[in-house]
Amino acid sequence: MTKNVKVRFPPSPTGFLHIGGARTALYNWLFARHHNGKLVLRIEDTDQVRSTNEATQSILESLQWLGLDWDEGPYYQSQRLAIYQESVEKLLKQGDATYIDDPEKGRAVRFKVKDVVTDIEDLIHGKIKFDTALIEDFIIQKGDGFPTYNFACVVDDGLMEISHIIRGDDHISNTPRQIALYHALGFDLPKFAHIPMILGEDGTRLSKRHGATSAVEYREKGYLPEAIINFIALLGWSPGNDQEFMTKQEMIEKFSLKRVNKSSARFDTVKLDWMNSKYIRELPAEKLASSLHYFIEKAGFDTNHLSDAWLQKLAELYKERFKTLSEFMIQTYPFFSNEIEYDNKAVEKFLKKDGVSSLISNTHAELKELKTFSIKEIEDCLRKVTTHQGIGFGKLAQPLRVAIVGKSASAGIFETLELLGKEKSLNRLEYAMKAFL
RNA sequence: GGCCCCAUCGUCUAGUUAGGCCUAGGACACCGGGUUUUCAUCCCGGCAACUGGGGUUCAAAUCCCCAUGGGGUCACCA
Repeated sequence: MTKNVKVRFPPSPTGFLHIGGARTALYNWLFARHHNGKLVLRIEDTDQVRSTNEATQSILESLQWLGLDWDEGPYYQSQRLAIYQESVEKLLKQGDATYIDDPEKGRAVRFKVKDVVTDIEDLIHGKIKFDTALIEDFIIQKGDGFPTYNFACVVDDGLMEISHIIRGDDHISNTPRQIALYHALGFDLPKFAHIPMILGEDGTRLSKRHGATSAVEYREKGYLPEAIINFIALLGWSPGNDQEFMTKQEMIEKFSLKRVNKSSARFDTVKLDWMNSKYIRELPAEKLASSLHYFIEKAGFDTNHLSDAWLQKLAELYKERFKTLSEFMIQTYPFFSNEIEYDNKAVEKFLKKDGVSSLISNTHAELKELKTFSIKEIEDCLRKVTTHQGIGFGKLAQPLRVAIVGKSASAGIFETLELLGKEKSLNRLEYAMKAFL
């Protein structure tokens, strides 16, 4: 075990935290927690044009939502200019860097690559060879006085005594340049671990055209943070057995860079949906109901006068039928709205049939007599009707279902009626009789 | 294009470090069947992969080389 493990997650605030960044953050977090080390959060906002405060806030929020906390920071590179300046001067003095002037971009500083960089020993890839003759001199301080990525990154990692750099393997090609800087600046080399990238479903680099790619989008769609974490953890890492569901604690215990894959993975939404649905089903009724509030309001319904008990019952009743929280609203819309839409096919198939008219009006009359409108009474009542008519239960359940929720699929009919309540149920039946029978 | 990384079912992966226990295991998806008042859940069963070619070896998914394919990177972006 390495002593004094210290890692960092350094997002650049030019957009939302995307799924690849989230996983990088997760692996760093897992590694730090596993080794009882520290995780530093550093905002790399050295691009004055593209960095925004909204992006920073959004990234911080996403990390919190995912439950990834940090021990130091957030540090902002834009507030550490004097520190980089010091290193620039050191390199200038050493003759490792020179000024270059550009009439338009101003005065910049360029690092002279003379160091003979040896192969890097990557914790995931093993030896990676570079032809150092191919590495060209590069800018370390821009005309606006801000450091460039490669430079600020090395200065910070060196000063902050980062022990392991765990980042996407799209950074492999930056590594020899950074190593040259470590040498010139006199810092000890950290260990590198380049993790594979997450590709879109089509195998190309993740981008906007792949639909949802940011953490906030997944939250908006109703994915649970635990499901996202579990799912992305498995994109490039596995505990070594067939276990797929893990709590964060289990992941911390089992996480090891040795078990991180070298090859990139595709993001499979279908499997994420499945995993999310599993997590939803395991959520305690109370938590599920409270998570639902946001989505209920978003759908335009007031949650202030909503009964907790009622919502919990509804959530329990439907929890194994939806894969995301937003999908819950689609399915349970008839329970919230006074106006419902009727599916034409369902109406044709189950309502507009011989005998259904009298069946429904009979049922309506029987239900109206019920003093207690709860599952048991409703079931007894409906069973009585079908027995009396000498028909199978399905012959009543389906037309009834369509009449009260507008479609041929719903949770159990007794529960549905109970949760809808006597008044609404009877109203729906009356409406259906008038409109279709 | 130069340089770099990678390569097991459609997808995520186990197996590769220490070659034999692999007629390659699990999961998602898909296809059948069962349960059920519908849908979903759930249960049972099935389909499906070591990219190709050379080596090394008694033995290769596992080691080596080449080819092919995919990805990354070549900024005063990060």
